[in-house]
Amino acid sequence: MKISTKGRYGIRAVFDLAQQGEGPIPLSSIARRQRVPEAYLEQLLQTLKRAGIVDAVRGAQGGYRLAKPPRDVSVGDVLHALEGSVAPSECVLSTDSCERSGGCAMRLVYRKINESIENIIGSTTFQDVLDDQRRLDERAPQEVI
Amino acid sequence: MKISTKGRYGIRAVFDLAQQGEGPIPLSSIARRQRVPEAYLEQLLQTLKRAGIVDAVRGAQGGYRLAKPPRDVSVGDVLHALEGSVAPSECVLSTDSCERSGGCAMRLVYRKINESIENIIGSTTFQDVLDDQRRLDERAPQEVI
DNA sequence: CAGATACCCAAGTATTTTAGTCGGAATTGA
DNA sequence: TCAATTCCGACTAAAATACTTGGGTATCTG
Repeated sequence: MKISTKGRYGIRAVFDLAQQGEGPIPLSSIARRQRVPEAYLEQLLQTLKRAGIVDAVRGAQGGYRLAKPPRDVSVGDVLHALEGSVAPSECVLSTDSCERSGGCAMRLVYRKINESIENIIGSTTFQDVLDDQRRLDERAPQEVI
Repeated sequence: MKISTKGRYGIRAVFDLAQQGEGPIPLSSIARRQRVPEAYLEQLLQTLKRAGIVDAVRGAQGGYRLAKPPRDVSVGDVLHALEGSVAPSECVLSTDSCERSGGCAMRLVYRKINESIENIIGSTTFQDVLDDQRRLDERAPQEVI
């Protein structure tokens, strides 16, 4: 039931962009700060770009930035772009993944799980995460690396 | 984010035992009804036995049965036994999986997800699933295979 | 315009996890 | 005794995950 590194790295990258603010941020610096393999992160940012979550600026002084304000990007947007569905079972999505999905009580359980996950990740924006982070940093300040 | 076949097969097996009721039910018949590879299911039932969810009766006319009434076995019990934790990220469990887990806002999100999943799977018992199944079967009766 | 800085992209590989198999031992009811 | 059945550990196959590589293309700066 884990979220794969794709999803988690992606969330960290978008969070990083939200935290850095404005100017295009080069991939290399995101990778360094978030401790994620650069070449791998590049793939993920491409995917996020195609999903309209980030914009890229090519050339010197280029980099990535959020395509929308943090308020308008949810954790779910990122997870959906990188992981596809977060449903706990195939049968939640397509009725034909299992012969009896139509009349299957287990499916109801899976649907409830899916619904509540979607609920949380859909309603948590990166502004929320940013705010939480600010509160955490106040309590126990982190040294900047 | 999928539940692996271990978890899903396990749920089906326990559901099957709940549905069949009483007598020890041989592995082979569970596997046949639930369309799960027999040798693989055997492993899972061993695990469920060690977790105190099912009892086994050896020898001829033997088989498996629930160790407790369906009301007292939750979907979460089975998932925990077979999959370990259902947490979306390692950091939800151990503080030392990530240097800054203590002051990480992402972790709060993962914890919320975990909590809501635990909430659902912990409160859904096999009696509930059985009841749901009965209701579904009334609406659209299934032929017995 | 040269050169450096970045993104772009597809294909390949390594690692890990999942899913399933096999063979034989031990137990028990008939 | 024998057939049915669980017990158990080790093995293998397949799939998914987590990267790496290598070359291309745009753009800024001097």
